[in-house]
Parts: sequence; C-alpha cells; structure tokens
Amino acid sequence: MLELAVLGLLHEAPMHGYELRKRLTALLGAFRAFSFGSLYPTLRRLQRSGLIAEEDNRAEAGMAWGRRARRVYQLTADGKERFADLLADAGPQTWEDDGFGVHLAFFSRTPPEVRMRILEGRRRRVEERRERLRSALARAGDQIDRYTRELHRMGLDSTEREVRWLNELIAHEWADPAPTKDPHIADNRQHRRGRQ
Amino acid sequence: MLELAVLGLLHEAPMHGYELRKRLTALLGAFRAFSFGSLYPTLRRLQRSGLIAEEDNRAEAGMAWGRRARRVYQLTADGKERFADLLADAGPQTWEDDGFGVHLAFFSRTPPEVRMRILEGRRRRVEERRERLRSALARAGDQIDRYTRELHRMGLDSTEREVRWLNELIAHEWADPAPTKDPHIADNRQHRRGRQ
DNA sequence: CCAGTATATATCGATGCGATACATCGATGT
DNA sequence: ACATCGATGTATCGCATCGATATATACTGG
Repeated sequence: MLELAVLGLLHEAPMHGYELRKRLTALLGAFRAFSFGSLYPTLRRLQRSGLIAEEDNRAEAGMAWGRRARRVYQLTADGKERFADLLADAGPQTWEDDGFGVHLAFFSRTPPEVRMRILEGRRRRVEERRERLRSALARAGDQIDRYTRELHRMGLDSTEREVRWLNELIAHEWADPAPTKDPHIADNRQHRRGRQ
Repeated sequence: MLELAVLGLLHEAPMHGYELRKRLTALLGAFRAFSFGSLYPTLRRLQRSGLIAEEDNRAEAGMAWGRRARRVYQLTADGKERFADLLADAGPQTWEDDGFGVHLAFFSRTPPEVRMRILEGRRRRVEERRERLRSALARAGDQIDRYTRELHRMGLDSTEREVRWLNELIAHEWADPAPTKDPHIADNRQHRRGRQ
C-alpha cells in the first residue's frame, strides 16, 4: 500500500522523504499514517527496482537553504507503469481497510470500471462484517460482558454507516461517472485515454 | 496486543490454538482479527518465556476424538501476573485503535481507575484526530479531490461519533463504576480486591 | 546564548499478516 | 461404496509496517 501511495504522490511532483510523509498524512487523514520507519526503506526498495530515481540536485544546488542532504525522488517510466498497474489491480486486499483508503485517495486517477469494482468489493466486505456482528449480538444478546457488547454495538453502527456511505458513493458514481484524470497506461485491454 | 488477548482468554480456561482464534474473533468482533500466522508464533513465544504451559493431556487422553494433536495451553502463575501488568499498563499504545479494542474487551477485569485512564486517553487521541481532520477540511475546503474529501468527511464523522460514544462510556463509568471481576494482582499501589 | 521545535535521513527489533502446506474428520451427495 | 467438500487443527515463510532511537542542522523565542 505504501508503494502505491508513494508512486501516486510522486506522480504529481518530485519530492523528498520528509515531504512525502507530510503529504501522505494529509492525504490519508483518518485512515492511515505511515511512519518513517516504513517510508524510508520503501523508498530504497523502489529506487533499487528502478521505479523511482534520485534527482540529481547538484546541478541546481545552492538553493536558498543550507539544509540539504535531502534526497529528492522522481518517478521513472517504469514507475508510472507500475502505478497504473497497482491502481487497476482491484484485488482482495483492496477491500481491506488500509488498501481501500489508499485506493480511494487516488480514485481520480483510477478508471471508472475499476472504481466500481473497488467500491462494490468494499461494500461486500463491510456487509459481511456487519452480518457477523449482527448475529453475534443477537446470539450472545445479554449474557456477554457489558463492555464487549458496547464494542460490538459500536462496530455494528460503524459498519452500517459505512455501507450507507458506500451506497452513496456508488450511486453518485453511476449517476455522474467522473472522467479519469490522467492518461493512465491502461496496460493491455481497451486503452482509452480520458479526453478532457 | 495479541499477548494480552491470549493471556486474557486463557485466564478463563485452558484452550488450544484453534479455539483461541475462534474466541478471539468473536470477542473482538469488528475491531480486529488475529491470524494463525501471528497466533501460533505468539503461543510459542509465551510458552518459551514461561507465561503459558502446555497441558499434559496424555493423562486424560483417549477422549472421544481421534482428532488430537491439539496442544492445550494454560496460564502459569507468571502468566497471571503478566496479564495483570498488561491490563494495568495504560500506555500510549493503549490509545491506539488496536490496543484500545483489546483492552476494552477485558475491561471487566481491569481496575476502575485504569479503566478511566484508558477511556480518557483514548478520547484525547480521537479528539486530536478529529481536530486535524476538521482543520484539514476547512483549509483545503473545495480545492481538493472529491474522493479525498469524502474520505475525510467520513473520517471526521467517525471520530465525532466515537468521541460521543466514549463520553457515554465515561459518564456511565462515573455514575456506576462496575466492580472488577477478579482479584487482579494490583502490582504495587493501593490494592483493593473488588468484593462483589 | 540556550532550549525547544521543525527539518531531514536512517536503522533496528518486534509484531502481525497472507499464503501455503499438511493431515484428519464428518457430512453430503451420487 | 466412493468422492468431495468444509471444518478442525498445527505450522512456517517472507513481507510490510511500526515504534523507538540515533544523528545533525536550522530556525525561533525567551
């Protein structure tokens, strides 16, 4: 997930780690906040596999700050391709809490059909959990611990809300399918570039 | 967190891994679901450090099932002590999503003062997130991505709800402080055993 | 001048997950 | 009678991520 997020942010502009982390936190807001302890190793990994490259800032050095030693990264061609692949990959982990939040954050660059698959997959996932909680509450009813019951009630409430929210998103998506923001490299199949 | 949960469940009765995992899932419901991939290694670790012990079932073997090879664990004295320590340890990770859910699930065994500290710490944490989301939404207002805005709106809504929920729990706790279910080993300070 | 905060990168161990493997049992269908 | 499927049960591997920590410099307020 961090990989997707990093590539997505670098897709907008070259950036260094610290800046990435700030934007990441701002972007994902409530859902998630990656730490430096995962960010920096990830940057290394992406660089090693050629998806991002360190900008040669020695040329334009001498900028206003002495506080350099910053390592500015940018997306390579491979990186862009990888980003598009990851965006379109609506797999099981996409329905998970983490994955869903990150994917949603980059929805404007995601092709409409994929958006739908992700939203519906997520809805199914949340509905399953809702049902499990419902039956657990109905079964155990009043013999269970008060605090555990509160925990489950809260969980049930949240899932119900999220399902409603997802329904709104899906309805809106149906009614007004926003164009994809970028000519994402549509790997293989019908490759339409969103004009406008 | 898994450690706390495992010790807590074994506090009730000896159990084997598979059973533990089922109870764990039922207990934590929405908040969390530990996998076997973390459960079994944890059991090994706890056994190695002497907090749990494998029951010698050879004595009472020959039970109805052939389907043995089950490894039944029980809490040791050290394990009970450790459990009490973990329960009373209302540290930073206790305010985190994961930690809070697990702790709440064992609240009936947690001394009242600790309960309060945990609830209030959690509330503070969630309020902080709420404020961050509020200002982010206010600042970025309408120039940000529609989907990102939805993500943040949803997050803000959830945090507001959780704060309200926590307030109710705290109020109830004030009004009617439930007795602690067990003579938890109150490590050092005023050690009251909840009589009824 | 000094303390504290923000900027900036980096590494370490521990925790947990997902995939996978393996084996037995009971039920269900054919 | 046989096959197949799902539940029971334990286990391991590699990977992603976190939290703590280290290190340095720059800016800012008292």
